[in-house]
Amino acid sequence: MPRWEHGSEDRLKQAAMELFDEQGFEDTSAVQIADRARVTTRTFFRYFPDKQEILFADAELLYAALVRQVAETADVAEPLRAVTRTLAGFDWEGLGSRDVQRRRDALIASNPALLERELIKQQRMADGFADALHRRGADPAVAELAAQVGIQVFRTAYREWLEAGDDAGLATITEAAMSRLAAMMPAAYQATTP
Amino acid sequence: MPRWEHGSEDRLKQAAMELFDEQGFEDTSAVQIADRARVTTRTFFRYFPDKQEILFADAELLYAALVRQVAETADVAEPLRAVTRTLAGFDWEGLGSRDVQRRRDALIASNPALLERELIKQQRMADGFADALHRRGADPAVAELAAQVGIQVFRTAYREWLEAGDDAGLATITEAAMSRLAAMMPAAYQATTP
DNA sequence: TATGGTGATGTCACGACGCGACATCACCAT
DNA sequence: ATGGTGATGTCGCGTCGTGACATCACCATA
Repeated sequence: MPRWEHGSEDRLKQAAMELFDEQGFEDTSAVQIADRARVTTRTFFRYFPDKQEILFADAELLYAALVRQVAETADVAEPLRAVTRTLAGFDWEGLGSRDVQRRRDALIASNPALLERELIKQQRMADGFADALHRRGADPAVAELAAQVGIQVFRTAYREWLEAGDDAGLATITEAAMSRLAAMMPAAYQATTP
Repeated sequence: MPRWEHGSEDRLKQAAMELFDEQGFEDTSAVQIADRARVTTRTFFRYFPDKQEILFADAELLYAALVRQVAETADVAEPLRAVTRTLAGFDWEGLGSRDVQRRRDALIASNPALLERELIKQQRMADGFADALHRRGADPAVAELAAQVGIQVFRTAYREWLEAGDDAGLATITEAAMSRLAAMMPAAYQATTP
C-alpha cells in the first residue's frame, strides 16, 4: 500500500477545475483545492507557484510548441504571415471542444487576476516569436513588431472563431482579419513598400 | 494641531517610490511604505487596492485622457492613424524626464507582478480606444484591431524613444514603426485595399 | 537480502496581503 | 454649540506563498 496516491498534479488540476466551475475563481481557496485533491496546501504550491498557474500549466506547453514551430518554419521574407499562419494552422480543436475553450475564456475574462496572467503569457509568447524571427535573420525591430501585431491579429480572429458556428474555419477568419488590417494601412505607407 | 497630517496619498506615493528605489518592489512591504508615510497599513489599502496600484495610480488618469482624446479626434476613415497619432502626439516629456520614465520602465520590467499590471492597463486602454472608435462609427471588428495594433506599434516606438538620444522625436519614430508594419503586409492584401 | 540514495509528500512556523467592522476625532456648515 | 461628515486608526481575520526540516515508498546496486 503506497503511502501516497500518485498523480497529485492531475488530481489538483481536476479539483481546481471543478471548484472554479462550482464557485468561481475568487471564491475558491488553495486550501479547498488541496483538500479535494487529498494533498496538503504545501503540496499545492509545490506544483503551482500560485493559484492562477493551475489554469495555465498546460497553456505553457502549448506556447512553447508554437514558438518552436515559428522558429522552424518562419519565412523571413514574411514574418507577419509566419506568425499568423503558425497560430491559425494549429489544431485548436484538439485542445478540447470549442465550448470548453469558450468557457475557459469566459472564466479568465471574468477575473482580473486571471486576465493579467493570460496577458503576460501572451507577452511571453510574443517575445518568443520575436526571438525566433530574429534568429532566422529578421531585423530585431521588424521581428518584434511582427510578433506583437501577428498575435493581436490572431487573437481577434480566435475570439471570433470561438463565437462562430462550426462552418467557420479559423484560417479563413484569420485571413479576414489580416485583410482588415491591410485595409486600414494608410495609402501613403503602402506606396513605400519595397 | 490637526490630529492627522494631510496629504496621506501623496506621502504614500512618495514613500513607495523611495523604497522601491532603495530595495526593489518585492522586498518592500506595504507595512514599510505605510510606516514611512506615517499612516497605518489599513490606510495604505484604502488608497490603493494593492501594492502594484501605487505605481499606476497616475497612469490611470493618463489613460483616461488619451481615450478621451481618441474619442474626440478620431478619424473614422483612418482608425489606425487616429490611435498612433494620439499616442505619439502626447507630451510624454511632460510626465517627467526621459530618464525617470526609463527607470520606471525598468522597475516594471523587472517584476512579474508589475508587468502583469502594466499589460492589463494597456489592455484596458485598448478597449477604451476600440470603444471610442466604434462610437465614432467604425466597424467593431475594425475598431478593435486598430486599437490593439495601434498600441503595439506605438509601444515599440515608445521604447525605442526611451533609449534614443534627444535628437529623436517620438512622432518620427512612430512613423518609422508604421512604415515597418506596412512593409511587412503581404502584397496580396495591399491589392485588395478598398 | 540489506543498504543507502532519491523523490514525493507532510508538518510546522511565519510574514505579507487584503478586507470588514467599528471607533475616533478634526473640521465644517448651520 | 451642535451635529454631520470624512479621514484615519484599531482590531481581527482569512488567504497566500515560502523556508526548513521530517518522513517514507521506491529503486538501484552491492
